[in-house]
Amino acid sequence: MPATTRRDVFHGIADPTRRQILTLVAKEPLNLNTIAEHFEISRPAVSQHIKILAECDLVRIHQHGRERYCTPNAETLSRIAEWIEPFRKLWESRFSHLDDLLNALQTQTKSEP
Amino acid sequence: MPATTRRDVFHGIADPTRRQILTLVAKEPLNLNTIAEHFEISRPAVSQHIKILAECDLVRIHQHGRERYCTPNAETLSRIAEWIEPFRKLWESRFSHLDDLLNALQTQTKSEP
DNA sequence: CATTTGCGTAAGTAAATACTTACACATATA
DNA sequence: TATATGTGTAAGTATTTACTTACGCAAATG
Repeated sequence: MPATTRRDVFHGIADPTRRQILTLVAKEPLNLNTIAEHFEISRPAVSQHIKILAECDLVRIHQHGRERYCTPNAETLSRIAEWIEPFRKLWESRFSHLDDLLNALQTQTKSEP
Repeated sequence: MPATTRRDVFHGIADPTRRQILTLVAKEPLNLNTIAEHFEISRPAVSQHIKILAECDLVRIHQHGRERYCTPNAETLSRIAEWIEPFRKLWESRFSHLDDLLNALQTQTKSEP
């Protein structure tokens, strides 16, 4: 799976199960089977979700013997926060600092995520 | 459109075209046909995207004669930012809590026969 | 009035998604 | 060594997605 197959982070967090996995491993890194125990769906299904999260670089996998521990990569989530930031400013200061907002959005358009 | 049909906001921003629509109308509210002119895809396709955005409450539609203007609802995007916030904090404190966990894990691996 | 404009919606489709079960395989453990 | 454990992956499937074209209708315009 080369870098060209890297998935969209927004797609990564689109699934509710994947978001639950992220919050789960944020509290404590867990191996894949332990993660799967938290869900109703099958173990391979969870494994496939984690694979997608890893391809988005939303989690990192650390091998430990035959176990593979999953930890969140909060840096990637921070990039999503950056995309949202101008909208948050739009909401916070709807009637002021309009120029700053427009500049931020202008930049965002050119480097479309 | 009753509350029962409300869609997941994370699904709303999962599509790149929908994200472009959001940044577009954030700069200036536009009617639907004008929005569609910014994209290669057909007018009904854009219309369907905007319908989804409206169902997520990511945009609001204001009727003005026969035209329908689309404006972003930044409040909903702020809620996404709130979900991300704990991860952002995790990223900020990566040199304390998380690294300790990973180091402990690494040491454990190497020290075991 | 007749025509244009702005938009919704239906029907069809190819591709993607999210699952499932079955199996393979390496690493631990008895 | 034999078995249990942790995990990847393949194959199959039902559902969802993101589009398309075609059509209809109400508001504006001539």
